[in-house]
Amino acid sequence: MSLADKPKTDAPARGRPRSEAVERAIIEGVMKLLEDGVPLAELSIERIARTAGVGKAAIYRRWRGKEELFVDVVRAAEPPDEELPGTSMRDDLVALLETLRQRGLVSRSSVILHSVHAQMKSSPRIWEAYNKLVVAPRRRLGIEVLRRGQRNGELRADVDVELLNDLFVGPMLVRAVMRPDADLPDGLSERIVDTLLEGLRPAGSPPVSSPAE
Amino acid sequence: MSLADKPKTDAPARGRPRSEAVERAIIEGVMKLLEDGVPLAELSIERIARTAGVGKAAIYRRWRGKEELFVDVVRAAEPPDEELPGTSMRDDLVALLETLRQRGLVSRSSVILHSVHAQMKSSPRIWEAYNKLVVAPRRRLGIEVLRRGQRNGELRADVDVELLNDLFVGPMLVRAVMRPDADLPDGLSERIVDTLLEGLRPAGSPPVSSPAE
DNA sequence: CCATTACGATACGGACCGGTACCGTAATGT
DNA sequence: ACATTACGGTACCGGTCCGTATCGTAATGG
Repeated sequence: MSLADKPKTDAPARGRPRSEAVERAIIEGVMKLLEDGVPLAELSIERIARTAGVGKAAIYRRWRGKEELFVDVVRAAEPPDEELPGTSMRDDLVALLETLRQRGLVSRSSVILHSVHAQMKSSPRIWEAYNKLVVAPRRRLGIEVLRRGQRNGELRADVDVELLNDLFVGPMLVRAVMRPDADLPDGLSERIVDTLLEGLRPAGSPPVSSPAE
Repeated sequence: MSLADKPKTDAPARGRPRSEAVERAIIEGVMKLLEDGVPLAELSIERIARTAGVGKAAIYRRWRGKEELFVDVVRAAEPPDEELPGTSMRDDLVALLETLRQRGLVSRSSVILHSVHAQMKSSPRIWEAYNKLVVAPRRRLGIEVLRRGQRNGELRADVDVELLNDLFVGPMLVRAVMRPDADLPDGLSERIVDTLLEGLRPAGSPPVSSPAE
């Protein structure tokens, strides 16, 4: 909506064109408020307009309401996807977890992460948008990496790929999103991936059922 | 605050005593609103009073504001801790994950889980209370189980216990809290624990001595 | 019986909000 | 030049909210 719709519908562009700077100012204003720790519930159109130095009409001219605006904020704040090294499944997984870790460390991404998740229940539209734009592609990417690993023999093939993905992503996500006090030290991604691959049994411990089959 | 404070300070109990039923009605009212999907941001004292069939004064008489009230709601909604089987570390871990899974399935617990997490950023007091009352004890319990497992040789001892705990808890928590669409099938707890213990490498794969040293 | 406190209800002032409607001005195309 | 549209600013209406106060009534203890 909004950003892409205007030129598409019809554009003889008669009168004064919409200032792209105003567009940015509004979205930046929302970001700034969120980064300053303003609870998302207190984000009113009036306050956003005030912060952005913009008339309320300028907002209503572009978005139907707070939700639509917020969807665009999420879209604008998403950093571009990084490339995977592709050297091995293990390295790809580490790279994927690393972007999650970074996201938890960067204020801008972190605040979006939290806001979206806070809205999740009350406003499915926002969650849906975020899911479609951010979560789903990355999840699909992760699952593809895992599938390739299974084919290459780097990963056991007798476990559901969806579950495997959660096993890798879950620990990082819990720290980055759900525990504000948790730390995200350097090398955490590697430790998670390698520990999971090695397994949690002691070194010499037999695999319970049949040690050497 | 509130529930425990009144009789402690001084209690000649002169006039009409506070109705315990009113107390319950208020907390139940908040729970009902949340369960009905009312966004936590829209919970106003007025609306709570209306729902509970209670005067606003009755609320202000007991709590200083919405936060204090909400802390008590969280406290009241917490189901009692279940016992651990204690037969083995593996079984204890499964039991711990199982309570998490149940929490994601029961509307009442689930809604509290989400609400608290939504509030987390904007209202550290609520998060702190929930953390202290619910998260921390369970986390401590899990870590103790893991430590015991390390001593018994059921779990490798060369990995940080905190990280190990996240490895077990993370996947379940991600599904129960962060992905409203995810399913929490029966046996999920067992699958997580067993898969993690076995490790994610294919059956015959060598342990690679030191993966990245 | 009386002081005291709690109760539901209602009212109040001050604040903010949403959404719309205007200003006077600015920036376009024709 | 002219019509057209966007701009920031301001005002407006109807609504909800907070927090306090004040009703008349109810439930205690002394």
